[in-house]
Amino acid sequence: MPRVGLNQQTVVREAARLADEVGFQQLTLAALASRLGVALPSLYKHVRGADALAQKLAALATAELATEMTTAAVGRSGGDALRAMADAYRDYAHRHPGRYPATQRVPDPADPEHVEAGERAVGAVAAVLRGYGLTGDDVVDATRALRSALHGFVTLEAAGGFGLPQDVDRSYHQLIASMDISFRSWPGTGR
Amino acid sequence: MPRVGLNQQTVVREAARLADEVGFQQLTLAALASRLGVALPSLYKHVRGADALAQKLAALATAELATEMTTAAVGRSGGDALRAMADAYRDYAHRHPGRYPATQRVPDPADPEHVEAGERAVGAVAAVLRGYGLTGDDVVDATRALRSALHGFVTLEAAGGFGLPQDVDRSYHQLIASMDISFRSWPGTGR
DNA sequence: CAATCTTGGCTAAGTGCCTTAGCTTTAAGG
DNA sequence: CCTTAAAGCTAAGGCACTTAGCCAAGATTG
Repeated sequence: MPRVGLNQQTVVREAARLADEVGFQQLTLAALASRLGVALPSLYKHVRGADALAQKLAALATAELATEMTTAAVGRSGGDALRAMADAYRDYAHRHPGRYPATQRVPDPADPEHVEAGERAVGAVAAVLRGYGLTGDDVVDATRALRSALHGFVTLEAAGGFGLPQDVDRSYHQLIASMDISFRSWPGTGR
Repeated sequence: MPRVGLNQQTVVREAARLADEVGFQQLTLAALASRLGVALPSLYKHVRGADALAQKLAALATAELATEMTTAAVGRSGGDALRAMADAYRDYAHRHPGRYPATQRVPDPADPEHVEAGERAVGAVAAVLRGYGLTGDDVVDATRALRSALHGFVTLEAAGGFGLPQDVDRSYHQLIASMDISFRSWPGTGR
C-alpha cells in the first residue's frame, strides 16, 4: 500500500474544507478518512480522536478569524474599525460555514496555539473598543456585548432564524451602527 | 408487563427534564427510555424518532420562553419592558440549560403549535420595540438586533466563553442598557 | 360476560459512527 | 544492508438510532 503521507496539518486542513462543505455537525471521521483515501482508524495516527480533531479545527478556525478581524481593522479606528471588523467577522462565517461554529469552542489550555488565537480574537475586539475611549471594566463589558451581538446575529442567520423577507444585510449594518452609537456613550460607570 | 402509560406529552416533558439535567446534546433516546422505564424502541410508539423528539422539545421550550417573556413585559413599556424581558430571557436559559438550545430551532411548518410559539416569542420582542416608537422595517431590524444580542450573550455565557473573572451579570445589564439607548435613537432611516 | 381489536409494550436485527488492539509494511537512518 | 519508527491496515467491540414483527393489556362491542 503506497503511503498517502498525511500529518496532523493535512488532516486538520482537510477536515476544515470538509466541514465547510457538509457542515460542522456532519463532519465525521468516516467521511474525512474516505476523503483522504485512508481507512478510518488510520486517522488515529495523526489525531487522538473525534473530539481532538474538533479542538484542532477550532484552533485553526479561531486563528484564521482572528487574523481576518485584525487585518480588517488595521489602520482604522472608531466606527470605521468597528464596521470593518464586523464585516470581516460575518464574511468569515459566510465563507466558512463549517469552520465558524468551531470558533466558539473554548480554547484548550493544553494547546498554546489555540489559546493564543483566542486571545488575538478577543484582543482585536478590545483594541477597537479602546479606540472609543473605553477603559477598565467597560472594555470587558463592551467586548462581551460586541461578541454577543456578532455571534448572535451570525448564528441566527446561519440557522435560518430570520424568517422575514427583509434585507438581512441591512439589519446587520443597523445593528453595527447601533453598537457604534452605544460605544460612543457607553452606559457604564467606568470602573 | 404492566403498561407504563406513556403518551407524547409525557415523553416530551420527560425529555425536557432530562435535557436540563444532562444537556441538550446528551439527550439520547436510550437515556430517555431508561428514565421512563421502557425499552428504547417503545418510544417510537409516541415519537417518530430522535429528530422529531428534538422538534417537539423545541416547540415546548419555545412556548415556555415566549410565555415567560410576555409575562415579564406585561404592564411595562420602554426600558422597563426591555429590562424585564431580557432578564426573563436569560433567566429561562439559566433555569433550563437543556431546553434553551432547543428554542433556536426553526419552527416546523407542520407543527402549528411550534409555529405559533415562535410567532409569540418574536411578537413579544417586536411589541416592546414598537413601544420605543419604532415602525416598519425598523421593527424588523431592531428585533433581529435584540434577538442577536440576547441569544449571543446567553450562548457565549453557557459555553463558558466569558473567560475573565469580571461580573457577568453586570456585563449583561450594560448590554441591555446600551440596547435601550440604541432603541431610543434607532439609527434606521425609518422605512 | 365474552370475543375482538387496538395499541403499547417487547425482542431481534441492521446501520453508522467512534475507538482500541494488534499486525504489516514502508521508508528512513545507521 | 539491516534495523526500526511510523503509517498504514484488518478485526472487533461499544453505543446510538431505526425498522420489523411479535405479544399481551386493556378497551370496545355484541
